[in-house]
Amino acid sequence: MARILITSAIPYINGIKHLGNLVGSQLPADLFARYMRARGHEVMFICATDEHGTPAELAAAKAGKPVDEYCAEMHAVQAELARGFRLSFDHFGRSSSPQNHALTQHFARRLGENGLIDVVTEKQIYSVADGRFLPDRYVEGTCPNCGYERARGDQCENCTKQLEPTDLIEPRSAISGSTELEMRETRHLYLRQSRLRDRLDAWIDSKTDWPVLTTSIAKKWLHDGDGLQDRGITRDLDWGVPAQFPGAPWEGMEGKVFYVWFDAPIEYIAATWEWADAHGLSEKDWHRWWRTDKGADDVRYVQFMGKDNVPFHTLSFPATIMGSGEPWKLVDYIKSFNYLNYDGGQFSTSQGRGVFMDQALSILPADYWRWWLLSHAPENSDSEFTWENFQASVNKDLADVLGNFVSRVTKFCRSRFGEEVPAGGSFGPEEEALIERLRALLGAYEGFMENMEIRKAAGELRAMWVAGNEYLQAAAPWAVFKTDPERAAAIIRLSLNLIRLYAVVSAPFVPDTSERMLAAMRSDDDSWPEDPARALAALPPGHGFTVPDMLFRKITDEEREEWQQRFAGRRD
RNA sequence: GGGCCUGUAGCUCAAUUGGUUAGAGCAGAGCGCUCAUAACGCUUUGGUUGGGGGUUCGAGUCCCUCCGGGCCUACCA
Repeated sequence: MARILITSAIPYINGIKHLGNLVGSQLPADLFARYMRARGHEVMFICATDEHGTPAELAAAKAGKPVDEYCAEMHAVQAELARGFRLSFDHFGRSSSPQNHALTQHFARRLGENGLIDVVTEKQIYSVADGRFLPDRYVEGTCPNCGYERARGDQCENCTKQLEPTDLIEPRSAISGSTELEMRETRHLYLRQSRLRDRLDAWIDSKTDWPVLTTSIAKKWLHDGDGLQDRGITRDLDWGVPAQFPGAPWEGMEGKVFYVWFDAPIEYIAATWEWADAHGLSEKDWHRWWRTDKGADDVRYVQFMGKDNVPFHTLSFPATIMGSGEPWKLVDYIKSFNYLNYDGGQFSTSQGRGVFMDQALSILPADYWRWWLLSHAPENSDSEFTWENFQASVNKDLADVLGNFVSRVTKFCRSRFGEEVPAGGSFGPEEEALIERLRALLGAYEGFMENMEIRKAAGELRAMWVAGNEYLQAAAPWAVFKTDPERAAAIIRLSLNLIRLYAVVSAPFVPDTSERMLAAMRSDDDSWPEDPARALAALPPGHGFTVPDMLFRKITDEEREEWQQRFAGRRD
């Protein structure tokens, strides 16, 4: 039994996430976690909300609430949606937790003591009306290059020219519109990650099995221009982990907090600590996942994230860990995803474009979304959600191939033999062929799941469902029954067992349906079918079952059109 | 501007890393079955692999170039 630590990129707090966010980290991480648990491994699956930063403060202000209250509410909302999608986190933490405050300050102190933190004095734009320093992109003005009036301080969206906020003509605050801006001096902590460049470079080089998407981004940052740049890890904000604290090896950081990208990855560790606290466990219980000197040396650590998160997970966070000089667990494998687009454009939180997690669940059960999203995960390139494709895939794969198989087998049995596994008859070459086919498909499925090749895994799973229909068609128990009921009994006995096997192997993709299938078979045996032949004998003759309600209803053309309309515009 | 990814059947994607005749699913067509959610099974149409050039005995795969799509470019997270 292996021990596997799984983290999903932590979703930002300022609103409900869309399906693109979901499929880019949390959902595939859940698939992997569920599969590894099903195979008997010890899994720690961690996620959290990322609660600090300017956007959180602004979102709270817009909602007219104190930021801590706002974050607590939004955390509860996101946690509820995570439950709705059956994301099986062992803990869903908060980056604002006391544990993360403590760990973030701990890492910062260690880095400071190891000479990896500089205090840098710099000038930044301060908005008097807003009472805060403005990140570059929160300064708007007219682009000096093309004259676009809503250019941002980091880049003009119109002509794509990169800008400094001071380049803008008639700059104003993007928050209030105030033009009362001034340059003020401020001091910040910088992580001297450039000093760790060679170590990071060698470490990345050693990760030959990582996706190109992951390593190429890391390499770019390591070698582009002057190489890896030092990075400011504090901000002039109120909401966050205070950068000045007792024992800090620097002074003068009062009123400043750590940059979210410094504290967010540390929350992976802190959330595991939160998990231990929540379960009345001790330090050693979470250290054994994270400290290689305290039991984590045999842990396999896998991270899931969208491609936009890659630099922070390949460079900044490892730099934090390496620079601490302490034996914290580094990531072993990073599974990164491209983006899911929505009907010809991008999903957009800020523009409210696409389908959001709460809306999705209000339309259809989680399994519909899980199946489509996972079987179309944007692994190799950006992929696209269209309602036509969603309708077609879900109806065909779930309703016709899987759902209908369960229906035809259980109903046939009920009408001919009653609601119990029929006895009699024996297996022949057709059964042998089916078992061999399943053995091959299952092996391929396991290989793809192990390697996190999600689409391919979905394809193999679907092929297992198809194999059942093929078998049934060839064996034709409805015809055989007329002349040889015993033989028909054997066919149906195998088919009923097939339903239980499907429930087990399909559980990582469609957990709710899997439960319903097991319940219908009145079985609590969800052990993995290491040997298909034996697994298909789990339900003995005479074992009672229930004909389940329709597992998946079909999406009608009318519904599809209505949803297409409803989600065409902006949210709210 | 620079870097990276990408373009394969109407749609969504494969192709063991340069090796026979480019494969699946869906959609379309035909046939079969009647247990089942008009579901299932079998057969089948469909491709100058974005265009052009090159290397090679051999190119979807490598090189050059052009065209299209996307991401990143370090103060959104």
